[in-house]
Order: sequence, then C-alpha cells, then structure tokens
Amino acid sequence: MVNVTLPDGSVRSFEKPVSGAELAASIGPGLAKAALAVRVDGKMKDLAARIDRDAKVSIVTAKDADALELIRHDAAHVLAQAVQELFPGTQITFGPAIENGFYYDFARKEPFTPEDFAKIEQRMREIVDRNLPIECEVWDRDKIKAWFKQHGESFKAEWVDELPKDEAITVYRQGEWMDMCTGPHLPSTGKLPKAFKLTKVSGTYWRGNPQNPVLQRIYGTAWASEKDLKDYLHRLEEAEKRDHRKLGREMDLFHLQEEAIGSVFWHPNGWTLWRTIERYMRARLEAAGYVEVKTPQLVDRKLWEESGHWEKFKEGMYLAVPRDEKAAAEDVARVYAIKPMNCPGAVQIFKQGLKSYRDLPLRMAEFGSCHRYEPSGAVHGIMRVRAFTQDDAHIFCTEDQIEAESVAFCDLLRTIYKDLGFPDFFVKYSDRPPVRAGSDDIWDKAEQALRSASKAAGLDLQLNPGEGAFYGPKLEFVLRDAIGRDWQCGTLQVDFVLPERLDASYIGEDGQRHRPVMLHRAILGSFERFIGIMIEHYAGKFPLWLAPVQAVVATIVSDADAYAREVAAALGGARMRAELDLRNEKINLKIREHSLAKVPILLILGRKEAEERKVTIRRLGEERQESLALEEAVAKLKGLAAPPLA
RNA sequence: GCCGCUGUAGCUCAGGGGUAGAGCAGCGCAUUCGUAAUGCGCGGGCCGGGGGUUCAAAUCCCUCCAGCGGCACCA
Repeated sequence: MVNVTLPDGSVRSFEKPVSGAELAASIGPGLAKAALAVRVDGKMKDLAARIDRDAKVSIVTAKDADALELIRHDAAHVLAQAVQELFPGTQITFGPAIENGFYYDFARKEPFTPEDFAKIEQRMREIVDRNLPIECEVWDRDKIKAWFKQHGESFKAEWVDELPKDEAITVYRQGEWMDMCTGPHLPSTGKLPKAFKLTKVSGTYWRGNPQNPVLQRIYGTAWASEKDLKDYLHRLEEAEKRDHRKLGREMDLFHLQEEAIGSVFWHPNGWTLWRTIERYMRARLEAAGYVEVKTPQLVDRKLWEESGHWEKFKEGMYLAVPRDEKAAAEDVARVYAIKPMNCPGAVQIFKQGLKSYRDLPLRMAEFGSCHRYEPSGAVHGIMRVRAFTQDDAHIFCTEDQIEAESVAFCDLLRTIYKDLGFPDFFVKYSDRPPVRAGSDDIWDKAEQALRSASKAAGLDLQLNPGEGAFYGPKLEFVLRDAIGRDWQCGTLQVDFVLPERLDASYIGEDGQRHRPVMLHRAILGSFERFIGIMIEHYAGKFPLWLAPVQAVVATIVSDADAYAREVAAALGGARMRAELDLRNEKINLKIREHSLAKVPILLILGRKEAEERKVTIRRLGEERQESLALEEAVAKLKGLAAPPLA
C-alpha cells in the first residue's frame, strides 16, 4: 500500500508502487497530458519513476517554476543530439541547465560558428517533432565505459571513473542517442517547448582546468513558452542599452584607448561624478571617525617581499626600474613596484612613532590608487581595469575591538549603499580555510566577532565554509542592481598576519608590546567599477545630487537670453551644476538633446518667463511641468539636489 | 592567458580584387520658433598595424595589436 499526499492535502492510496505518469492519469487526463515530472518529498524525478512508499508528491507541469530547469536540461541534451547528428565525430562531455538557459560542451577540432546555429536549431526542432521517448536505464559501470570507448567518446569514458563507485550509473536514451546523466528528464523530446535559441559559442577547458584540452561550449536559452523567450530577449536588449561603455561615451563621462589599456580617461562629466561620490564618501568616513592618509605609488620591492605580496602576487605587479645605467651595470639598481594594494603602506604609517592602546582603534582610510596587471581577457570597460582607486581603509585594533568595529562598519556600509541607491544587498561569510595562519583560539574569536557583528547589523548571511583568506575570516558584500544582477563590492577582512610580518605593535595597558589586529575594509571596492555599476543601475539617469549636469537652462527665443544668464547664475550661486543653452535652435531640439543626455532638470525660458521672472521646470522623463517664481524655483531645486550628507 | 568573433568617417553601419559609401553628428548660411529631430549647403577616411600574393588589396593569405562574448583569473 502506497499513500500519496497531494499538494492540496488529499491522499491517494495505491495497491502497489505507482509511477508519476500513472498518478497524474489517476487525477485527470488533462494533468496526464501536461505532466512533465514529479516532485517526491521535494525531489524532482522522472515521470516514469516509481513511487514505492508514502510520500508527498506533486506533478510538475510547464507552469511550474521548477519545470524550467527540466526544460533547459533537456534542451541541452537535444542540442547535443542535434550537434552529433550534424557533425559526426564531435564528442559530448557535459551540458547542464544554467540561469536563463543551458549549455553543452563539445570536443571537436573545427570551430562552431554562429552561422551553424540556425542549422542546429532547425535540427533541434526536428528532434522535438520526432517526439522520441526519453528513457532512463541503469547500466553497469564497465559496460558504459566500454560503450563510450567504442563510440569514440573518450571524455565521457574518462568521467565514468570519477563517479562514486557505490552509486548506480544511469543513462538517458532518446532515440538512437544517449548520454550518461543523473536526470531527471522530460518523458519525451516532444514535451520540450520550441521556445529555445542558441546564443553564443565560447571556448572552455575540460573540467575547467587550463592544462586540459579546450572544448567548445554552445550556450542557449530556453523557456516554457514563446512569450517568455521573447520577454527574455527583450530584457537582454534593455540590459544592453544600460551598458556603461555605451552610456559612458554617449554621456561624455570617460573614454578608453589602446595606449592605456585598462586605465580610464575621465572626461569632465565623469570626473564630476567621481568627485561627487568621493566628497560624499569623505563626509561619511569623517563622521564615522576615520582619518585619511595617502601612501606612495612606487615602493621598493623589499617591502613587498616583507609583506609577502612579492612571493604570492608578483605576476600581477608592475615594476619600475630607474634608468640609471651605472646602477644597472653594477646590478644595484633599485627595483620598485607600483603598489597593487595599500595595506603595507598603511602599516608603515601606523609604525611611525610609538602607538598606545589609547590610539586604538585607529581607522585609517585611503582613496588608494593601485595598479595590477590583469590578464588581457579579464579587462572589461571600467569594471575591470588595471589602474583603479579603492575606497580602502585599515582599522588597527585589539582582538576585543573586532566585533564593535565590524558592527560599526556594517552600519556605515548599509547607510552608504542606501544613499547611493542600493538598498538590496546580502553578505557572504567565509570562515577558516584548511591551510591558515594564526591559532584556533584567535580564529574562534574573529569568526565569532564577524558573525555576531553582521547579525547585530541585521544583515542576511550566506555561508561560505572554508573560503576565508589564509590570514583571517572575511565578509563580502554583494549588492543587487535595478535589473537583478549581483555585484560583489564591499569586503571586511580580519588579518592576523600582516601586522606580524611587518612588525606593527602598540603598547598595551600593561606596558608591554602587543600586535594589533588589522581589519581591511572597502565599501565601493573600486571607484571605477562602482561608477560602472551605478551607470548601469541607473541606466545613466542619476539622481539629482549625483548627476554631472544637474540642470540646463534653455531658451525659446533670444529675447530671454539675459534673463537665462541670470537664472543660470542664480543656480550656480546655489551650488548647483547648471549649464546654459542659448543656441538658436527650436525648443523641441533642445529638449530632445538634453533629455537624451539624461539631464535631470530642464528650465525652459520663453518671453513669458522672462517678463514674469518665472521659470518652467521640466523633469527628465516627465511631461508634466511646473512654473515657479525664480527664487522659489532655485530654493526648491537646491533642496532637491542636496547630497544625503551635506 | 585560452577559444571564437569583430576592427571602414566622431557614432551606428553598408560595401567585399579595379576611383571609398549612407544616416546621424560636425561646420557654414537662413530661420526667433512654447515642450523629444527647421531647411539648404559644405567638409570629413594610412578601410586597426606590419608583411605577403597579385598588373592591381579595404577586399585574399600570414602575423601582431585592440575590442567583443565566454572560459580561466580577480591578493
């Protein structure tokens, strides 16, 4: 007797084990037709799977959110079958469902090109039309290995050995084609909606290891319906419109060029944005009890050897050697590194003079400009660059102060993210890795401090066991942007090691020397990247206080020019960033151009306004407007444009 | 760094062995106009760099560089 509890709470009893398909049929013919899989006690299984004991069961249909994973995984299999039919000799490897779609990795000498996509998609549709039953079979380990070898599938054959010895190996067969897979899958290829599209092809390494052969990965997207597919493609287009590289050019914020790969040329508009953010950050840091410092760009290699960076990261460091021929000939030229991070410099400042426990915690901030040699394939717009400025700070404190400092930091970070327009974020917490420095005692203390600090600050924690740095546990702060993408920006790292290596100490209450603990922390991460994120988050439409040009005063007739100058001067007097547009152009054109430039406020001045000493305010994205007396308008805009912490 | 694709005017893009193209932008002139493109005219190019094939290369081949999409990396 098997008792099946359905989602509505009703219970159905069967004399013997029942398959998902039979269960669905017993409920109704409509459901039997729509059924794609079953969820048994929360776990998705094939429709053909037998339910042999009491369980909570639901039937998965295309309406089910979980069905997407099934559809995408099947799309990957159908893709693989299509590719193998069209390109004999191509080997299969892996093909999982991923966010929004799927991919499959193939081994083939000749490259796939996007031109092949249409052909492959066509064949995929044919395979759907064939409506091949998808059947799960359990195979013996040796048999399957032999089968793969015989069919020239060396990657799959290799993978068999990697599977746990005590587990049954399942293969899924659809028509002539089969793949080793744990499933679950749809009951037949005909159940796969034709709402899929191949999107891109890329290289990848077998098992992700650069030492291994290069495979070709074909990506696709797949949805339950044509409409969902269309919506998704539309979302992609919208995301493309926000691309910071495109908006950066259109809004005249910055540019990049070959002679300075990975470094940004900031134009006046972009630099205004930068300075506005920097000014805001300074105000917040000052209010939070930080001091600000600046440390050298070129630092003798010796210091990096002492700090340990030379050993671990020298591939990523730029070197600078003075052109002193004599010194070079005698091999005594000093080798400098352009600093890749700020911490060793901060420690040098801490070490000047004798520090007392009364000086702690010492919160030392630096807008630190760093250079790192990023691999050529990693450089991307202003998001991943080789020259960047961190909103860095190092807090020197005692072990007992870690928790309070962490709480204060989380509060500060939350305030800043909110002010900059990112109320949504979560925190990744990484604790001790297997190989580490420092005693278990200290780790206990530090981990405990970080965990309770983020709890005290009311943050969502996501655990990353064993992923901490070798020198201490860390928190990483991931914010979510307007279109749902995650960006890791802030970090808080506890460091027991660097103070030791660089011999930093303070005099404690007991008159003895002690090691301070160092907290490395950043909120934005890097200005370059954060500004890139903000551009995409706001789609270029910055809130008034951040907009590089806050207002444009545009005239309709030249009779209003003198008054317009007066208005612009009044806005300037209120410390607003305002520009004048007195061109002999129609107001339609002026509005269009400034709107496309995403200027938040337009002040439209015609003969009427000039005579009545009024201004007509038009806000970006709104057609409604209001007409106010000049003084009233300036006061109002000034209020609206005030930064969160003036 | 790896795989693939791309590189033509400021921008977006067409052309594809035989005189370098369009739209927008720019410049000039006219127009003084009320809420997202006024009209007419004029300029503008080492067709990414280097090498090769050819009577002839933007076009075909090789190579380097850069950008793009992934992979790998991200102290």
